[in-house]
Amino acid sequence: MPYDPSDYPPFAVTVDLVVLTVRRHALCALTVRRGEQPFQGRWALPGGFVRPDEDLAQAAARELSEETGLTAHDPSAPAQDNGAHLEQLATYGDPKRDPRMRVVSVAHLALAPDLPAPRPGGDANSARWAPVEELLAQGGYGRDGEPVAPLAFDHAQILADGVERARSKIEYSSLATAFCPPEFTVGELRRVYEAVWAVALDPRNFHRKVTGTPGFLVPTGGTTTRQGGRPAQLFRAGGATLLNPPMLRPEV
Amino acid sequence: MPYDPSDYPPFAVTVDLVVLTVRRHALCALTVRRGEQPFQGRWALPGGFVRPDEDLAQAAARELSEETGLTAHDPSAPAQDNGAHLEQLATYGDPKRDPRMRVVSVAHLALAPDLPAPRPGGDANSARWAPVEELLAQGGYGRDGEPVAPLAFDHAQILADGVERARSKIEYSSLATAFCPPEFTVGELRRVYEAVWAVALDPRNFHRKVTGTPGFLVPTGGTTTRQGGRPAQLFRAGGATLLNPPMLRPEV
DNA sequence: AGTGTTTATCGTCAGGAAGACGACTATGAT
DNA sequence: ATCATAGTCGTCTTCCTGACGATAAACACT
Repeated sequence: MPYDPSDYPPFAVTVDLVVLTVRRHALCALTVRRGEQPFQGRWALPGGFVRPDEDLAQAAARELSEETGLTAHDPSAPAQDNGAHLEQLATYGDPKRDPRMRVVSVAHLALAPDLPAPRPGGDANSARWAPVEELLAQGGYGRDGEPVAPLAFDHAQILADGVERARSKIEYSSLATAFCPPEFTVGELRRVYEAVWAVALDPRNFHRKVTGTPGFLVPTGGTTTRQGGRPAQLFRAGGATLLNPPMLRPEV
Repeated sequence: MPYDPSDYPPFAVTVDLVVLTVRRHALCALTVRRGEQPFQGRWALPGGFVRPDEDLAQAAARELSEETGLTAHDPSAPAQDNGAHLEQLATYGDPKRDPRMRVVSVAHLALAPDLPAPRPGGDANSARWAPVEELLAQGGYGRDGEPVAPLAFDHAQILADGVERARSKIEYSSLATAFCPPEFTVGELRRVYEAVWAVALDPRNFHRKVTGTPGFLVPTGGTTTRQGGRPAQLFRAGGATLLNPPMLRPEV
């Protein structure tokens, strides 16, 4: 079993991030504009090299912080800081995915509450939140009718995988709360589900489901009218991470 | 954004395999004995380096074939050859997981029907199927009372993740049929679920569930008495890959 | 003040699925 | 013939969901 590094060509290992949030009733992903070849000028997922002494999760957390200022919410962390949820998604290693050299990318998925504005940091020219619907419209047209260039590299595939992971995971976990501020109402949580799944949910049945699942929501005692209408109770995410029975995604 | 390979230390990229099967009512994993340092003489998961021109899935399929003779059942393949199910599991990249150099391992999960006997191939001294219960008993004792040495590297963690993936995935997919021969009975399929979950299921409710889910099972017309008792209908796996509603794992 | 609009929350009802379990059937073993 | 073993069909109760009526509490008008 040969282990001499010189026997094998060097692989570069990177992390790429699928950072999702809900903005204006739509599921959006963070994209950065590429400043150099290849795919210069095209939008791509944020990412970068894994450093020699870094774990993969550390590298992803560092990139997330550099791009958004968010702190990664380590699953082993105790309470709800204002950190985002971060988990490994999948690894992409097609020999031709980067024309320059052999790059294996460990993609990570981050879920964040709505942020003020993307802060262009590091080496990226600019960054923006884009609706995933537009980013994944293959060779299609955006909301304003302009043609949309596909994402660089295999990032469209990575994004699609990340979106699918998020869509399925909020079914059976309490992860949808990661898209919400620390305190939120049942209606706000419902709008998260509606945006991520792109469906309409019955407010009454949704309310019954989430308030009836023990450990999912903890009332804080406060109320708010920030959505208009009758004041709504405020909740925090409860300790339960698994929803059983799950929240059912309506049939298409 | 630096891309000069010399800027970054070389990473070695490997694939490790969690190959699961059901033998004698127990979920078993394929392990190979290490012939060299580190962890010489200890059991480990099969695996090896990704070659320069290979995709990750190809590398995993090649390793699987070398170790077991199984053909990987590509999800895009049409019908049920005698191949095993193979999917990417997760990637492990702790800087210290291999004391010799920086190795990033892309673990894959394979599910196979019961095989005659492990065929020691390639560079492994020997191979065997071991019940996952024993392999994961941390510093515990095997069925025969002998102390069990933990798996090499972080392979216990990888195995645990693979087992958990298999356990949860047979809930909502038809993947349990990957543990069965091409034709099987309802009872044999039930014993797969019972072995993977380590629970007892009601034969009548199980029968109602699997035969009542459209597209899950296709009767072949034949019957068998290989399990004793009344002859049972033989089925093939149907086209349905997603079970909705899922098969429910009993509460603990 | 009154009316309409919006959002939140509680209740009711029918249908479907699952767990518990009784009953019957078709083999081989003794 | 009897028994043990497995498979298959039903029944009953309970829980969950989807559909939807009704009420409550805020705000924006007039």
